[in-house]
Amino acid sequence: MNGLAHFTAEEIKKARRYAIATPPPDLDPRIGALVHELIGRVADKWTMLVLEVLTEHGELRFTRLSEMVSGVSQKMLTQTLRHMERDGLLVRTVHPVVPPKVEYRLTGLGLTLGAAFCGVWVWASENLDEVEQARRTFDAR
Amino acid sequence: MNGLAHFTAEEIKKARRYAIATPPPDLDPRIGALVHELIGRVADKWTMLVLEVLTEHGELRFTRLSEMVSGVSQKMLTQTLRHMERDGLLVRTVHPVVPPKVEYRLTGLGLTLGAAFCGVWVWASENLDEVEQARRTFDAR
DNA sequence: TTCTATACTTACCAAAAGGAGAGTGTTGGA
DNA sequence: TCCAACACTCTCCTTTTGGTAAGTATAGAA
Repeated sequence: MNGLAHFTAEEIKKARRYAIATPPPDLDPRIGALVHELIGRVADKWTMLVLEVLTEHGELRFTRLSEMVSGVSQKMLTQTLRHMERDGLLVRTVHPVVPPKVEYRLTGLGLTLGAAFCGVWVWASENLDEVEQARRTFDAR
Repeated sequence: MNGLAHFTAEEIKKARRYAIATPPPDLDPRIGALVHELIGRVADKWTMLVLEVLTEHGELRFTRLSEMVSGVSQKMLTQTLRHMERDGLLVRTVHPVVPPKVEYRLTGLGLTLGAAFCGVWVWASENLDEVEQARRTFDAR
């Protein structure tokens, strides 16, 4: 009745260390599509990095953020922050002073998303060697 | 000493429901870079969908996969499968018959990655409404 | 002999992503 | 008077992404 029947108990046990819940049954395919769109929007490179530094440092200004998110261009940082604000992941506070001062901090929603990505981050750091080994094997034909 | 000091206990408690571990301290920045590259490689649209259908259905042939991963082109499916094979996420079995028969199934590594993405999937399905509400509010200026 | 099934591969092309660098507005300080 | 500071915004351009459609190989069926 469950889709995991073709895996060994050992494999499933190991997988459970990463799982925080069983996959939702996802009755309505439209929900699936929306969820998938949302994941695509939210799972991109810069969003993940911004999530990470804001979780670590709380509230940051634009220039400070651009220093901490290594390699990001002004254009991409602005774009990413606007999307995240629109999705309710962070709040943008403008202080009407000269020179301008704008602060960004995560909302509760942003914080929980960061936590959800944590599992993927942990997986990646734990399995880095295994992936690299697989690549070497593959590349050697 | 921990970066979560600027959030309320309530927010952190909610976040913990998604977290399966605290973020790794990530001493070496090179590790961080590698992990990030790996996440970027692995977190893309088609990889996530292939992971999902293979977790659900076990072993599948190319044509069957292309039917189940809705919207994927032959080109992208081939490309995604090759990358996943190279990274050790799945095994590709070629049966030397005519017409050709090729089967794909996840490795243990692939299964654990699917589990790790589970948290993000759950977050997305649980918070879909809240994100859509935030967007409406934002778009209304 | 021609058709079908399967799993691709290749060529071509349009669209989207994303980087570099210059420009903007405001005010207090040298 | 001119410059610095900050948070962008805009334009131009290159790179990447991804879709469509056609081609390939092979053996058995019609």
